[in-house]
Amino acid sequence: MVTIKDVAKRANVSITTVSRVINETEHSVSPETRERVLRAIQELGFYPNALARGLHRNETRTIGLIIPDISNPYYPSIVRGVEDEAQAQGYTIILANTYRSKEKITKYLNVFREKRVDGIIFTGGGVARDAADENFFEQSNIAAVVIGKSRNAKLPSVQVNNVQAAREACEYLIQKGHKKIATITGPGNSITAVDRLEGYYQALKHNGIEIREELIIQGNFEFDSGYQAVDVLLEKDKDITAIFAHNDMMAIGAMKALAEKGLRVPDDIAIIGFDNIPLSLYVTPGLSTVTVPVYEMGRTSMKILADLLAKVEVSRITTLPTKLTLRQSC
Amino acid sequence: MVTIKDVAKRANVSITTVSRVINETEHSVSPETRERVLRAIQELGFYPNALARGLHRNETRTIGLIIPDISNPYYPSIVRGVEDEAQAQGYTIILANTYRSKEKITKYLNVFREKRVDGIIFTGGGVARDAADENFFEQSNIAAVVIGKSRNAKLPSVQVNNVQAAREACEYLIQKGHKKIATITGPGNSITAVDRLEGYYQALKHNGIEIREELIIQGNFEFDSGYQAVDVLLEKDKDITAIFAHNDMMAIGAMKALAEKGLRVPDDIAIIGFDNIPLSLYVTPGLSTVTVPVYEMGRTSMKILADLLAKVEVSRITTLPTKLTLRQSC
DNA sequence: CTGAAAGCGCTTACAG
DNA sequence: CTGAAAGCGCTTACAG
Repeated sequence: MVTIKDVAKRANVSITTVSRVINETEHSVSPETRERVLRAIQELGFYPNALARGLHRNETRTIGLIIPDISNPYYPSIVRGVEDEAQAQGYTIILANTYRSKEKITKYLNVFREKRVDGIIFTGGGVARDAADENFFEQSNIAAVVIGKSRNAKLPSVQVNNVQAAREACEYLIQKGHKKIATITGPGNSITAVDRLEGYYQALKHNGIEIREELIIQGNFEFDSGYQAVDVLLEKDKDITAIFAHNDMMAIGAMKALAEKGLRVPDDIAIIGFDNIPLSLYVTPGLSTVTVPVYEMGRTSMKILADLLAKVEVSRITTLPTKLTLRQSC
Repeated sequence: MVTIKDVAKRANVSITTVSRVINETEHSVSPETRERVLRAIQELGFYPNALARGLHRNETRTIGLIIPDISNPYYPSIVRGVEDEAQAQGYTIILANTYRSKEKITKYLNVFREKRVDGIIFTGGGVARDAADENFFEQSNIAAVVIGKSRNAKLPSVQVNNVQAAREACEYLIQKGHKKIATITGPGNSITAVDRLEGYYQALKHNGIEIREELIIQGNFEFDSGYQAVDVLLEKDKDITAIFAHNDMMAIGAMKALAEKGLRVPDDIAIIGFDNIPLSLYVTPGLSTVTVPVYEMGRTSMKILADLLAKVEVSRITTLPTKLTLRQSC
């Protein structure tokens, strides 16, 4: 590996001078000297050692990104958003899949400390809470932002209004004439699911539709739970005409179950999902859904983190708009 | 940030001794001393600075992972495989999305050099070639492995036998009685697509079926190209009974087009895809396809990279088995 | 405009 | 078993 010393020797200057030209400091360097140094760098193929630099500057220009599972279709776009913005701002990201395991989270958090990442972006409010339990942030002096609702009031977060968006989705169904609307929820411990259910409640109440608990089926955000929910629902009431699923995966699971039973979407039963994962576009019929701007959420969270690191003031909560995306399923 | 000095002071030993206990070197340290040091570490919340360590050891335990686009459903599982194995071996991964842009690739490669990653894993043979053009690997002394066919003969690669797998897929179709089999290919400059087409040729030839060029439609691995290919195909020959798509995305695009035309899969036209992306399971009817063990490819590539770094001998080419996964589309 | 020297936080021969 | 010291490759006051 060629070092700053090699460059200095070749250009016949001190390493101080070389450092000045590679860092483009305001400290002036004569044009000829700069030229010589630049040439030496070129000829030797010198790439400054970021470890040495980081050690001194006390920054690594690296951020840690914690997600539950990259193979869940909700996350790739977030990662892409974070990474695009990171690259634009000269940061690099370390990816951590935690599978929601507390043990893995702790392990990664420690690695992040040792590698001295400048900041961390979390997806999944629960994760941030776990970390905060140990006073991780105060102690480590690492900046952080959360994507989604945060249970740690101190961390800035980027989120979406799930209550309102769910309400709009259900009101769309109502407006189309549906009265018997079932819903397939997320797991009970998910803040997101709780909010989406609240939106469902509000829409029905506001439109004078009685809420029937038996039409609320608990799912877990996975395909299978949507698939299975259909059986349960049809047993309870053969006449439901619409389903609001708390995410697209379950909506698509439900669609598959309906197709297998010979029921047509949307003619027999209309369906609306939530998230707008890529999948929802490819399925037949195309799934109507609530678009969550995941890419922008990723991008924005990185922007906020960069601001935080640059000591720019940031807002505690950033709410991004959702949008109803209508396709053929309702 | 607490440093090794703070720990040494608190435990009343030299930093040399602290270093010895955190590194668990064979150099012996008395039990009492070790105990004292460990306690000091605990109490102070000391996390050794990986930058300082890396600077000295000349290794970062970090590897760079270059992929075209994490939002392409083919890649998340690869990333997951790489990351799982990396974590198991104490490595951390920096993720780089290149969107196949030569400029971005170069930029990232330079960042990787500055950050002194120990190794790089590439997906996309073309990428590795570009990098190799500049003698990147010799010059930088960074180890690398390629997922997929590599055009750089020096780099170890993890791949799959696309010719044989495509042939098996087509032979399955033939065995089911199909004679008029169309194929939707990948882009002409993709080695993968060329191989899969070769498999198609071999299957037909070997079974005495005439190859009709008009039944070979060029796609680009994207959903839309599969969707559009159906129009073209039906115009050329209304009587085709099966389609072999070079990847699942195009197969699913074709399925959507067929559904919209009122043609039933598999009764009117059977379809088989390639890759077995998660999507293929969720679509109705379920897509029959060739399973490419992407997770294992990711995992294996990381394993090989770790071996390379540990100076263990590795094989130049590792071929992982594919498998026909039959669902309802054929 | 240029450079010598201290220091960032570690590891590792070397000495005892 | 323990420690003083050199060194990894940079940056940054400080001096001239």
